[in-house]
Amino acid sequence: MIPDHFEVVDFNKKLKSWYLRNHRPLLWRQITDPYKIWLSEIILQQTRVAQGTPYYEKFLLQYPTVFDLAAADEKDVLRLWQGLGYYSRARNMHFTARQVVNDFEGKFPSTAAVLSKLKGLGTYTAAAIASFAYGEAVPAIDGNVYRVMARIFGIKSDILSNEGKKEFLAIAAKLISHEDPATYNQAMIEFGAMQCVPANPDCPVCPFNDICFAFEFNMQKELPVKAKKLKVRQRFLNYFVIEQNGMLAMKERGSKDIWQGLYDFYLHESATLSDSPDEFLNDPFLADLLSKGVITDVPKLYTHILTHQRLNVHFWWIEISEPEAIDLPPGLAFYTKDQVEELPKPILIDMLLKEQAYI
DNA sequence: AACGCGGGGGT
DNA sequence: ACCCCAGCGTT
Repeated sequence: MIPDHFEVVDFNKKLKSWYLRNHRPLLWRQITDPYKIWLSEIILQQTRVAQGTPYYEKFLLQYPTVFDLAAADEKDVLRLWQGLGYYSRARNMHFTARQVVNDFEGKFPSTAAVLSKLKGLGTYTAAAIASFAYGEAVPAIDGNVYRVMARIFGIKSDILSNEGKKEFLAIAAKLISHEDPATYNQAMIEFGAMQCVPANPDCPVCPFNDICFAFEFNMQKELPVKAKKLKVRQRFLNYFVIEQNGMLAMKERGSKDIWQGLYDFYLHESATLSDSPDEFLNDPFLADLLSKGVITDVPKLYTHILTHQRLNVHFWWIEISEPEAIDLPPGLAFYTKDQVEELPKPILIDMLLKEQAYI
């Protein structure tokens, strides 16, 4: 809990003063348009400012209003999102744009309670939009804020557990400025991002080092407390890039796996590393394919690291001469070079195509 | 409550 | 090579 001697008013004064002197001039900061705030918040979920900023600008240029985004094809939204990861964010964002247009006449709801019912908007993002765009006094607690609070107040609850979240929320509710909740939230987030950083924070210059629990007991490294991460799954992907008449055979990835809605090639996943396509001759389509085509690329092993999976990937590029007829399995279809360029693809696939000088 | 979901930067 | 970041939806 908040210590007896803690002065909320004084804390807010210092925090705001720090913010006004130190905050970065981010593009979406001086803005109150809920559409732009929503866009920036969805992009910045699990994403660093440097990585997200170009995407924010691209999206605003392509879709200046929620009506433009709602009218777009999902494929085009995913393509613009390409490289940003966690693609369900893009799909949910597109879904929500349509809902805002259809159910709310294009105006975002003005309270966190209603906002949090929209797809892709959880507790944090709903609070962020409600306070930044409408001035609602709800604490927006992201990872930065958890870190700041855990250290200053010495909160040792797991920030990822429901119990821990409740404890942080209760304290944050007492901390938030009711005069200027938007600046309070912005300042807490920015303070965590710039001053109370995860590794090696510069505590001697911190305006709160006189009241900070972690500084007093040298526990910056131990706080915040979070649950252990899951272990990484090894996967072995064997991709067959089928080229005929300059076109490539691609398919849309389905649900319940990575990269949903993005496009890749014919995939044969194996339990162990394979270095020859001959190992897959029990796959009828591949047996037929390999008998008809010429492998034009020397396989090289790619390692693509996701948070939760380690992908060991082989590509085999197979060129099928024009008169040869190929019966593609369901879902797979040939796309021209221009179409391939326009399809949303995982960054690994995009990189492979660029390396092979195809696009 | 537990798990799945990308990609990039720092050391 | 291995460390870190971490909000939301689904089950």
